Amino acid sequence: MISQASIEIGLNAAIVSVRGGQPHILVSREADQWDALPYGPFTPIDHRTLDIGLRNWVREQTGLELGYVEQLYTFGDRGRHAQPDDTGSHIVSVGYLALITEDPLEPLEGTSFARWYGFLPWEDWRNGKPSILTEEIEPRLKRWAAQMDQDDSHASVLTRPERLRICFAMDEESNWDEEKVLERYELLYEAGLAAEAKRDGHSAVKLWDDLPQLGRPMQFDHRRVLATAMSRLRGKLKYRPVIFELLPVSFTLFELQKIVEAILGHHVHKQNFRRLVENAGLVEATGDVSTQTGGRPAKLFRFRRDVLLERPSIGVKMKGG
Amino acid sequence: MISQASIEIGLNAAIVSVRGGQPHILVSREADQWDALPYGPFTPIDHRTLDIGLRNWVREQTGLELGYVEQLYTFGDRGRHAQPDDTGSHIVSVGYLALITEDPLEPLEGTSFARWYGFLPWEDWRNGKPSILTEEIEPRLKRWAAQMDQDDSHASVLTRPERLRICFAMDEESNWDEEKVLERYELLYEAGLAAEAKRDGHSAVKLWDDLPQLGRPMQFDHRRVLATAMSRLRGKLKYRPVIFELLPVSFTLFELQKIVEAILGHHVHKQNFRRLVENAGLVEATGDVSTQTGGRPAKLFRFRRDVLLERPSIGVKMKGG
DNA sequence: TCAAAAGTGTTATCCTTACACCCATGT
DNA sequence: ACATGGGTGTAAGGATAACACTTTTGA
Repeated sequence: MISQASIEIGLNAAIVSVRGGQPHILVSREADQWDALPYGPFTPIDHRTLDIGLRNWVREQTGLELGYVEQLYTFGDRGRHAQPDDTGSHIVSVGYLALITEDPLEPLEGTSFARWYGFLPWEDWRNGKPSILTEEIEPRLKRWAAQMDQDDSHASVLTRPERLRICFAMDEESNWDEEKVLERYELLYEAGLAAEAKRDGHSAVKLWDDLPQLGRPMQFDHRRVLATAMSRLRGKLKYRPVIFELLPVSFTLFELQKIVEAILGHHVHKQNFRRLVENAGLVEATGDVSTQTGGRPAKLFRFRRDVLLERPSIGVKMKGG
Repeated sequence: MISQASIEIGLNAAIVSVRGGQPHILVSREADQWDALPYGPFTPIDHRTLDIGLRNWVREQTGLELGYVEQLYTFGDRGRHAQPDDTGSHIVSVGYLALITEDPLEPLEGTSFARWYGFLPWEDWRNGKPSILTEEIEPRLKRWAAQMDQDDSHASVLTRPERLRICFAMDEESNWDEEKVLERYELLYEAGLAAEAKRDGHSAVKLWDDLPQLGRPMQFDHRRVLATAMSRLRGKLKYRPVIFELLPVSFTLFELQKIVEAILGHHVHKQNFRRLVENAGLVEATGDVSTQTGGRPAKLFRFRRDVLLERPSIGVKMKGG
């Protein structure tokens, strides 16, 4: 009754850490190969749950002890591991997001931290609109949108220009939605603008002959997992106090703000940020001050664990500044 | 390198439909057996993606054509399919939420629609606080919380009384969080108050000898999948216009409100609800009126698909009424 | 002295919430 | 008449967003 091909369950983790003001993810990098997210098989014999399995092989492979872990999505696409010599074995991969603080320990050999905006450079608006958008991406997307939807007969609800407006805030300025990371990556893939689309033999790549590298590509669909992680983290920030998983136990409000900005990819309004964080009861002063700030010494704060008991939904909501 | 036990990927779907003011899910019911969610294996040979696989076997098994489909979570627990004669085969199951309108067609034999509050009766506050909470659940949870955390040495961040306060709004009245459906079910399971805990040989069941049935149990961990679906849907309502997937193309605002209340499990404030929905631009008048309302004829509305183009986040936010 | 960051105060605006109230239809 | 649901107006309160401004340190 059950036609059972050889199926393997893989666990992929986007392990995020902010170091030096830049968000990083842990990657395993082999010479001449695109980067890959840490990957481990799920062996039900050894591990009772997927989460436990993940923590275990991350510890073994990298020496890192994960704190916050959250399941993102399970991908089962045929062809996601398509190779020239695809033998018909299939991998269903479960993507995870994990957060760790800036750890002085370097991970084990074979793995390293890489800037996540290296993979998705159009997501970092902290220094204004990324030039890669205006110069490379938008002109090509416009060309792609002007094409008829010929071969994609799957009657999408939205037209291509509409999708551009929504995902990339074209036409209307300043309604860039920082949470649409995944939608943007998938649109770029569909338009043949991600190197992975070419690798996978996607038809849309025929449009482009002079294509520069738009963000560093990754193996398999790992860049999609990364985009999912970024979407989720940017969204979750606003209603759950997950940001503190990236911070040391004690920190200044400015440090907190910089971490939030690093994740969101844009600046926030300083004064309001501080007030909102304090009024929300998210933090409490430790009593100490830090003089290493380059200005007036700053009070040090710690995360108030009690907020977990108090408010059902809480986080750092904040528009640009 | 990869120790590969026999692994199978199963897809479970909570297929939700509101009929007669009550949310229902599709279940397959066998005599003398607990209900089960529709289940199908994932066969990568036949189906390119998990979503496609799901839609296909649902069509084959039930004759239903799914509209909105959303992946919920992937469960990999050993023992979730634990049987007396467990032979060591393992199933990783991917849970899905699907929404369909109230369809006059009955599903094929072997399956039927069952009220979802039959499985999780403490979640329906539309007629006030459910008596099962005050009479059965709360007293037992208090006993359970008074126990020392002996065997669960996994240093949970929160104590048992704290978890009760958060999940079941005990101590403080009226901060019942309708979205914590999953957390509540898992707490009940952990406390041995769900029939599934007894089936699985959970130790906490030793506390109870006179345990009535607290909600209709389901096979495997399907009640957990259902709880996940309920949590997700209640949350998503508020920032995405998913509710319209449950409605016919044209409807009155009162019908819309009743569907929202059915899902949320509590009443909302009529006047404000209507205004918020209209102001948000979620609906537009069709021009027709319905006289079947029992009162003054009501304008008929349809979902404004354009909202998808306009606002990044929109839904039916509303506190009680 | 200046730059940089720490902090405080105030106001306009929007959204939500909560009331009060009238309208149109069927029984 | 009255019950039921349809539909409008308005005002209080809270949260956010956008200002302007002072303070304290190190270079």
